[in-house]
Amino acid sequence: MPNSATAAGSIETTTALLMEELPQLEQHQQALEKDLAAVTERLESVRSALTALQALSTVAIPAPRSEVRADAGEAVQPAVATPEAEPVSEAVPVAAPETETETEAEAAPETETATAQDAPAQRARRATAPGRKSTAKKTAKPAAKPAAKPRQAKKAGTAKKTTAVKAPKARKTAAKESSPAPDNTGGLTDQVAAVLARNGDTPLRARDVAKELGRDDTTGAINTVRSTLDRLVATSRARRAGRGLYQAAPAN
DNA sequence: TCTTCGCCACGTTGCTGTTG
DNA sequence: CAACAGCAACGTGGCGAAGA
Repeated sequence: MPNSATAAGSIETTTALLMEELPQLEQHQQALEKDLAAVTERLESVRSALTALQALSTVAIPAPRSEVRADAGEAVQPAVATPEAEPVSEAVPVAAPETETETEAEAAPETETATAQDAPAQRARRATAPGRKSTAKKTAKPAAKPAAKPRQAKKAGTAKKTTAVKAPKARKTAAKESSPAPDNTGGLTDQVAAVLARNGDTPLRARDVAKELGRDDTTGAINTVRSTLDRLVATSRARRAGRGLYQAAPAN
């Protein structure tokens, strides 16, 4: 059949073209994501600098003249220096894996430093977590619990649990094994993978990934990201760097 | 019809603060 | 100082929806 031969040829050509285009697209995507991250960080630092400046100006007013000069001069400097330290033009260089890590690390020295420290001290972080204990102790607790009931009804569906317990599992494993290099759906999975890739060797928690994706800080959203991370791990697109820590899979 | 994805809920674990 | 209680985060299992 000449037709099938022609078809096979065109498929090959198209495949080659697409494969050629793929890395470029991936690079472009990463570049855009880096841009977004850089702009976001920049925005944050500008905001905080503005806040600091505004606070300073309010404080400086009642102060005596001679002191005002000294205070303003000294105090303003660091605040102004913050935005200057990371000019946009530098923060936005496209597709520079090394620069990118540095940029991120510098751009968020106060807020997200914990992310970088997560790997060695994931627990210390919890301890550092803002308003975790004494403040929000007995305040916020309920909310998610009540919704558990309808779920229980489902689970209480008895036979389902016992019988279906193994079926889905087997199905999942089979699926994973049968399709070693699956999904290129530009959905959450890819976004999560991109976040991991952006952070290179820095292990991230599901919460951090969710944050980077601009998702809600809710348990549900985080669990979703976690599930996605688990899938990435299962498909070798990511790896665990510890309990609750995920890292981009080493390029093999 | 099957596979994948996203989401939800439950149980477990680890840490911190409080009390005896 | 040790035990207890509370809270947040993590891990896992399961379900429904959507796409191939």
